[in-house]
Amino acid sequence: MEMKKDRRVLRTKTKIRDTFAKLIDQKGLDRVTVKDVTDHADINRGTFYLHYQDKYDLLEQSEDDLLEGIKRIAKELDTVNMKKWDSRREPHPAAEKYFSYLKEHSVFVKAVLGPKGDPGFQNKLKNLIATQIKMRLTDLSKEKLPIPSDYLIAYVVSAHLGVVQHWFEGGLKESPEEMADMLSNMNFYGPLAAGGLK
Amino acid sequence: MEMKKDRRVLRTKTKIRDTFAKLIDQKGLDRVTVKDVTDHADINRGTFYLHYQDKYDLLEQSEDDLLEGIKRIAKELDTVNMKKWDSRREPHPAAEKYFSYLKEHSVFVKAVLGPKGDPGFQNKLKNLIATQIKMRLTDLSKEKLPIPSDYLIAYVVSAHLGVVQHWFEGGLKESPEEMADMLSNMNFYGPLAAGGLK
DNA sequence: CAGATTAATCAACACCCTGTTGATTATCTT
DNA sequence: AAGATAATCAACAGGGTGTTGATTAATCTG
Repeated sequence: MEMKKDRRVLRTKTKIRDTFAKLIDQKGLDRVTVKDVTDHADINRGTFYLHYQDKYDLLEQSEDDLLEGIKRIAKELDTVNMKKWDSRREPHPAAEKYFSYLKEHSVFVKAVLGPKGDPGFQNKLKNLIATQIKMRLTDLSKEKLPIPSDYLIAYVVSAHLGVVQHWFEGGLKESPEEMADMLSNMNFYGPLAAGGLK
Repeated sequence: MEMKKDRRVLRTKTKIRDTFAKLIDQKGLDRVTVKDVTDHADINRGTFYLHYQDKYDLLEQSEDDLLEGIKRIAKELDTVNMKKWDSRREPHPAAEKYFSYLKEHSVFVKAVLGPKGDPGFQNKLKNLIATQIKMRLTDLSKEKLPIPSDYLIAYVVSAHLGVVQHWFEGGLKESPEEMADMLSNMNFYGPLAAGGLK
């Protein structure tokens, strides 16, 4: 479908996006201007508008590309071994790939998930995670639960996001495997029990 | 110490802050300009600069005032009945007051914690919550834990924040008591067990 | 209440960033 | 090598910023 033949556009677009990510991390999203990006990327400002409408268009395209990558991982491993995996007790086999993927795109992810980033992206990511969780807990809405299911999901999903954010803040010291295990344990046994405090 | 005698400054400052909160909710923080605020608040733009340096100064002062209120509640009930309360098994007595306080300031809180708000405020609030939790789990750093304590805290604190955000997104349908119970249960028993899914 | 004080208004200023245009140059594709 | 297309450059009006000095209006104090 999409053929990005010309190497020139590819070069400038990646230069723009990389610079953008760095600047968000440095100055914070709202303080980054188009002029900033083009200056630091050593590109004419007019060229920017050949590819993006404005700063927010650039942000959205960057975010959506990243999310597409995550969805790809999710689908890839959803279809394969859903039957083998006994659900909930051990980390989902996709989890490690997921953390690895985030690490690959660490500059941008760190920037937008950080305190000077984009809260809208946090939301998009949470929605994606929520969708994945709901797929595994279909019985959830039918039973009478002591706690509303939407709050359960909000709890787990936000906790998940927080762990990811903490991972990035700390400089990605833990391996993707460790992260997947940690998260799975806290979700299943509860944070206090998993931490040995109960 | 601080005497805010003149009624004029009080009026304009509250007009500015109220308008600011509404505009953040409507347009998103980065799209709100000083001109926006003063226009909607029916105030001369020059007057704005008599009280705040710029948009970010206004944001910070608004946030810090709110956080001070939360700290006040925390301290108030920390000192009083720490000995009576058996810790961790039932909601902290301050929790309900805390949720009530957030509800009182719902316009601003909803705005800054929403997807078009300020991720920096999320951080500030998380740090405050983390401090409170650490006070109750002093033994935490000494033991050998199966999961690093900072990740435990990141998990619980982010889950907490997510529940609050979900409460606001849903229009504050649940009462502060319900919220306090819900949160306490999910933290202690783990989200899955508390939800009846284990 | 009257006078002094201080806040709010208003107009004007230079400055910076935006988004667009038309013409020119450089680069890539075939 | 020729044609196509991307990048550059200069210029533009428009809009927001932060500051200034002068004027008007509201509040506080005695």
